Amino acid sequence: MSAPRRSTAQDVADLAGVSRSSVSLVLNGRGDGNLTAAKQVAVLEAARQLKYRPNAVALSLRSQRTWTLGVVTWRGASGFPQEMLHGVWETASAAGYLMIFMDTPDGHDRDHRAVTALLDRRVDGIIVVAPELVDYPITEILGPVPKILINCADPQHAVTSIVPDEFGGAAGAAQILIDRGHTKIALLSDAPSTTQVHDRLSGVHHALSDAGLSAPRVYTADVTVRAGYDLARQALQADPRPTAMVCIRERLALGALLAVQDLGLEVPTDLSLISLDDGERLTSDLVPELATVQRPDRAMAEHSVALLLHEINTSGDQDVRQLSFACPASLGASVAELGVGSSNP
Amino acid sequence: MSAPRRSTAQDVADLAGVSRSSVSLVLNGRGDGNLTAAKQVAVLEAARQLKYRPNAVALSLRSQRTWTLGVVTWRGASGFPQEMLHGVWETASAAGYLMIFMDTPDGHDRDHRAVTALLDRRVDGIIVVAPELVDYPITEILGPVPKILINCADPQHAVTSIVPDEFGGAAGAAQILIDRGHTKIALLSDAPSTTQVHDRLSGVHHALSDAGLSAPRVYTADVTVRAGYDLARQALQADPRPTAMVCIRERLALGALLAVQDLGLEVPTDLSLISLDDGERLTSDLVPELATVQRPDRAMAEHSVALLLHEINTSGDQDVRQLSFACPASLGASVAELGVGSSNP
DNA sequence: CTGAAAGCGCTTACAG
DNA sequence: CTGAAAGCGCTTACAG
Repeated sequence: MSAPRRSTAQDVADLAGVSRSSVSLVLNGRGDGNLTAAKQVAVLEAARQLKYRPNAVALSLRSQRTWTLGVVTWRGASGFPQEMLHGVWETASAAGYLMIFMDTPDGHDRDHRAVTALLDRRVDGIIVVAPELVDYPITEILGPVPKILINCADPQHAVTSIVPDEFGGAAGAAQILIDRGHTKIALLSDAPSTTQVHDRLSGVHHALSDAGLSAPRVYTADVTVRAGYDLARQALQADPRPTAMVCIRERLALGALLAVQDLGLEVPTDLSLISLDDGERLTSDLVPELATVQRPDRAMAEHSVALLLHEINTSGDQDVRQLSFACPASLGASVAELGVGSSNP
Repeated sequence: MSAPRRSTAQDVADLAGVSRSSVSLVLNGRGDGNLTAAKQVAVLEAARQLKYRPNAVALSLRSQRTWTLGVVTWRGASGFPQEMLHGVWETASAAGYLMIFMDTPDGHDRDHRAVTALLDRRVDGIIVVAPELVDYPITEILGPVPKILINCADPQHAVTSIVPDEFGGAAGAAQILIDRGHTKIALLSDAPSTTQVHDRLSGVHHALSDAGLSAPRVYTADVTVRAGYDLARQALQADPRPTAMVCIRERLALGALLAVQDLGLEVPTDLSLISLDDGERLTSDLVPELATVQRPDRAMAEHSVALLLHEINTSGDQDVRQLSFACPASLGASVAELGVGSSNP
């Protein structure tokens, strides 16, 4: 079981009766013009026979390139940013890059050590993938290597970042309800300790205020289904009862749905419900399917990797910029025109 | 922005006025007895000043050890196996290992290429982390390197694997219902195309049969909340109506809960509901909190890494074995004694 | 106590 | 057309 020594270029050379350099030449497609056809065949055959594969570690040392990207991420209230990670992996992988994955629970020291380890390995680039939109103010520790931030932003604008337009998305969610005549709109949220929650709340407030409506009643708790359930019950027993609700988080929306049903009410007849997206693929899977403003995780991931690889390959100074991606709404069956089809006509 | 050349041991040596070897000695704690105190201080100071960090690529080439583990995983119906990946990362990281992450959507070719890439990088070990229990019959491609499988098993028993006792867990779930007097038990499942589903179904069947009960009615569809909803409605309209239900998947359980409420019924009064665990942290978060048989993801992850590291460090022949971890039940509020507290007394 | 050499596994100029 | 040498950045025997 202990690894038998893997064969090296020298082994291939010995078997083929040529020098190490010739092996390298042939295997890298530079045989023609340098070696006779017969020797080329011999090298190929020897390599095949020995199952020779170049040692990527040695290659990296020589080429000063590891073809490896460091991915710094962590679990938020909704777990890992799965769709982004998947998108990053697919895009980078298609370009021939491997990924070293650093799971860094919050804490600057932890981050710092993670990045140091990545730099020690001489990764070609670093990509920070945040599960929820936050400030990432420690970019100075990211070191002298191409880098990009997904779903987080450097307040000092020292590094390029790709972020979702949480504000616009949330405003869009509210607008959908406003357009359907709703004026009594409740808002379920978790504590506004992140940029994500802050922007989402602001977006809703802004849309309502723009429409001349008064500020919504905001209910706040943890990001759990239980919390959503409790908050929604509370909201639905307020006077006047809201006719619509924006949930800042998927799990809160699920809790709200359960609460509505528990109270003998129905979505959307008695309450229009729209949720923002945390990447859990949850709300769009419910019954009824909930209207959701989606975070474009996949698109952000692909674009980020493309930018990062470009920076790596040009190794020129890069313009630092912040790209904001729109969050489109998908309507589902959970919003209704106010008064239309109401159970109490 | 383009990386300024990172300083090397030679730079430190030059600055400190010693040789490269001395730098290595001092920085690796072998200064005493080899260098004068003054020179040692000079080396340390020079290293600090140049922010010197040894190049891990060069280190790997020399030591024939990369301190890197390859993690092969993919997304199942419930996404990535988040808890297992987190556990693997924490355990390996604490031991000083980095992780190269390979996201391999099904397909042997894809797997094969992923493993080849890992082997080219000379990872010290490979760990396969499956999102749902499956056979992993392609261990021959795993190559001559220490390896271990989590949540999947090699039918040829050529490699050690850590698996949850899905059969026992499912039987336990059924037993909880049986113990409470239930005899009309419905079973919601997805298609038994994986070992996971197969074992879970068998476990339930076995427990019922052991208790002298007839086989449960099995309802099958995709792993979506919608499917769970539809199946549960169907099940609840059967005659005789089941008094209890085992859901093979978390999302099916959520769908079932929504269906129960939609029909104006209640859990657990009208239906006792228990779910098996997919690692989504979903069912335990619902209202009411669903009884769940939990998969010990964290424990499996920690144990696997410990075994793998041991194999790496001893590099001796390892006994191939299959370790099965029990799946404990957490009761929640969704199961009730039959007839007790029934809404139709 | 200290420095020069060898070698990990490659590739790329460079002599012959 | 072919092989020997240099060098990527380290560490560890080995001479002095």
